[in-house]
Amino acid sequence: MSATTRPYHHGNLREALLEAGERALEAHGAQNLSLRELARDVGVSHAAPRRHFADKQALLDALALDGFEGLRTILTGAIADAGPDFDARLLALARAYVAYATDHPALTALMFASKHQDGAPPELAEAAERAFAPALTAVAEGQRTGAVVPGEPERVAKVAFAALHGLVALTNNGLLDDDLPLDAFLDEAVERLVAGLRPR
Amino acid sequence: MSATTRPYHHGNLREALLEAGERALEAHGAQNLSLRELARDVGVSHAAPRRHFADKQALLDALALDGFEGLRTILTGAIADAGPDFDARLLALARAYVAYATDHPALTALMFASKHQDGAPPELAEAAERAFAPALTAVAEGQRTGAVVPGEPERVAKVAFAALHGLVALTNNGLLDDDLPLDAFLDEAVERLVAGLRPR
DNA sequence: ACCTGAACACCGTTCAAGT
DNA sequence: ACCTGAACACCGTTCAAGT
Repeated sequence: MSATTRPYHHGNLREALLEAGERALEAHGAQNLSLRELARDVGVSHAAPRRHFADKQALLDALALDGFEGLRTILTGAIADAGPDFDARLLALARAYVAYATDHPALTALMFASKHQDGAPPELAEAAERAFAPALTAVAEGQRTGAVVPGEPERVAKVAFAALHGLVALTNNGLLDDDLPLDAFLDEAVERLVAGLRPR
Repeated sequence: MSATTRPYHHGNLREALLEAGERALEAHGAQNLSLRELARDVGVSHAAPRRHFADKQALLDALALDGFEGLRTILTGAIADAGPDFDARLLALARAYVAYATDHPALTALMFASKHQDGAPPELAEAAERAFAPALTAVAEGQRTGAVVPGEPERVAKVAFAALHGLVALTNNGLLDDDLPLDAFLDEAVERLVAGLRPR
């Protein structure tokens, strides 16, 4: 871009498209994301993306995959920073997930949307599983110390995650913040969640 | 279509479009719903829908509105048929919601997505509120009899609904049924939900 | 190997015009 | 009042061709 050369592209078109895609995703939603627009943003012809993404869905899949990897990093960090107390660890995970999901609402929706449909690449499901491994581990820990009801850890973790994800879904769609400050609400919800997981 | 008359349309184009829209929605998703396709299905020119729906979003909003009214009918019926026992009433509501949402996955996603967009008509939010009134009432009941933690009923109901909605969201996106039979899973989840709501 | 340019079939939306 | 037909600007996708 500096001197005279001006090659086909400034380096890695694939990465540039993904970056522009993430911006466009949060800006106008997955519905209105246009490959041609991304190509323009990045300065290539509208047919150039084809080299790197077979079609629009392939680009969306790649974005979702990156999303799961980002989430994994966040969750892993959160659990590492949390102390040994079980409730604190669970709260840290929950907070981290909510923070990630509310920071990237459109990406989160994409990650959990029809991506799972017909021809979704298996890497997506694998990345999702890796992302949630910390949560699974936490539940299993909790079960060993008796802080969590017994049962298949995967199942228990999924129930807990579903509750959290529902909160995030409603928040990101504007159904909660009318009358609720999210932070306080989250604390209450997670408290309730932990209460629901406790043996009785 | 029968004799010679062949008027502009067979009656109510608006209703016909909504019906075709609901089918198309569940068939190929809101993303790929095409106004022109609906017009073809119904047998009018591609510009005819404009009389009844200002644009595509207006049709989607109308579909979502119908969805909330359908949900309201279902929930009202479920609570009416349930006995006096609180847990049974809550379970009935939860079951009814899950049944509705898994029967109409794309419509459910639409109902909780486009809802809050910039120019969403206020009728949508009102219809949503009416739909969930039975749940709000049930929580308030539970609080009077001491079966549910105290606190603003709206807030408590929203936490509970969020949990359920998360379950539905994961189910409808194929993230649960790999390894879990939904019915048994739902029972466990609702049990946990009720446990979370109980004072301790 | 990577990108361009033209082309095709499809959209949503608009608007004059028909009945 | 309700619908048609042509038109416009935009897509996603394909493919020969350039470097």
